[in-house]
Amino acid sequence: MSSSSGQPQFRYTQTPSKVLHLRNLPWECTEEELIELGKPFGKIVNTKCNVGANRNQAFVEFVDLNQAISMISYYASSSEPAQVRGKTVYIQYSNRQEIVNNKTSGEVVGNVLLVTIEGVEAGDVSIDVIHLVFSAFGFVHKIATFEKTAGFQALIQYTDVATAAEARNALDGRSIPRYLLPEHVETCHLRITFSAHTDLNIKFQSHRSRDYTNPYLPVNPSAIEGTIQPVLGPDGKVKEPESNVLLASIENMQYAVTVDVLHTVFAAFGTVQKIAIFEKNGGTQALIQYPDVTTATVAKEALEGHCIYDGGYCKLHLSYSRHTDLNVKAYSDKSRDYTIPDAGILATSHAPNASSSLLSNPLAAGVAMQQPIPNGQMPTWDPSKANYASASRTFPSQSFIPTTVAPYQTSGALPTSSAGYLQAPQQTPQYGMHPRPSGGAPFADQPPRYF
DNA sequence: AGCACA
Repeated sequence: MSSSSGQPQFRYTQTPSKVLHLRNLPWECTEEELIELGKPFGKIVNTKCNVGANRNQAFVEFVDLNQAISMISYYASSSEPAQVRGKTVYIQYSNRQEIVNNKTSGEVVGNVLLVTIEGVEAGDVSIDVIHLVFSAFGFVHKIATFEKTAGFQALIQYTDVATAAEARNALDGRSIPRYLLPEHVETCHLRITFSAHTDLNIKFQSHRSRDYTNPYLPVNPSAIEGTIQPVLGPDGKVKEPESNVLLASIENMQYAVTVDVLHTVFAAFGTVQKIAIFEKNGGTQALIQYPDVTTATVAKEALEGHCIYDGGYCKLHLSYSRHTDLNVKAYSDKSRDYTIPDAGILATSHAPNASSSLLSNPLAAGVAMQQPIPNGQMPTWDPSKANYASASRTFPSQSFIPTTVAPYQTSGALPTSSAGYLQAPQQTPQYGMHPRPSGGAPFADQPPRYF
């Protein structure tokens, strides 16, 4: 900002600087190692490690320009190159005059650490392992984990900055011990920065978040399994815990699969609360949130491997998501939050003709439409009265054969016949009024809609 | 192996 010579400096015309730019460092190079390297030439007042795409560059700043010059000139004429742990380090003047945005000059330190766990899936590192590792430095108040584009991340809250800083210094760039990780994880480096948070707001004890200061905090019912160690299957692999949120991968997507289409498909098994569609390594995936695990399980069992459209198009592969509550835009082309009334109104307003759309066309909507309920409420679906024969007619060939539904019908676990697992308790009218599916796609084999 | 996410 203050450098008035704004032009980029070229290789051999660099002006000396107190700041030196180091390249080709070992990946885990620490500040201590940089200080060690520069100490013979003067006093290092600031460093910045793990810079660059490969995180193998760094900057060191001397108190005095002459010290930087002496280091550069020493290695310019030395037969031994500068080394860190046996790796040759290339040193030159930085094109900046001071290191900015590091701890001694303005890095925001805090009692909460942001930890990125590289090279792992969220399920590979349990919150208990994280807790174990970070407890070595002091009492861990709270942990929240989440998945962002950066990868699997955790926020770790300590009592104070000092403890957090100690943990960061000790663990940044290090790995979680192998024996704490599943077999298939090869490496798992921790990247640690200070978070801007000072006090995390943990709503539930779950496999994603913990508040160790409040043992009375409710346990998220949909995450009880995850609060213990990860469940290991017979093959020793981490078994995915059940969830009220399904992850759908859509294979052979010849037709556009919109939020509305997904809603149509998944609402057949219960209230869909939220939907999010996104791209992941070339394919399309979606998250579908139900109010409870049971509904999700029923939908998963019923829909797994089936196609949204006849002819093998848009084949669904379902698994349980690690999410329990999606944070989605209430109304966008890639997401919908049906729990927000405004969004529902919005949605319907986008389809003013919903009542005359494909969905209310008996042919398209299937024969599973029920009689209107006098009080105008959305009827619930009574599995014992459901007409499977007609339902299956709406599922030609391999699409949504509801055979897997039958066991639930007779299951003794059903609380009452009228409040069965498969009811669609869509109490609020606008949620039941779904915009028509996007045109163009064949919708003759649309799943049944029980309202 | 070539300059920092503000």
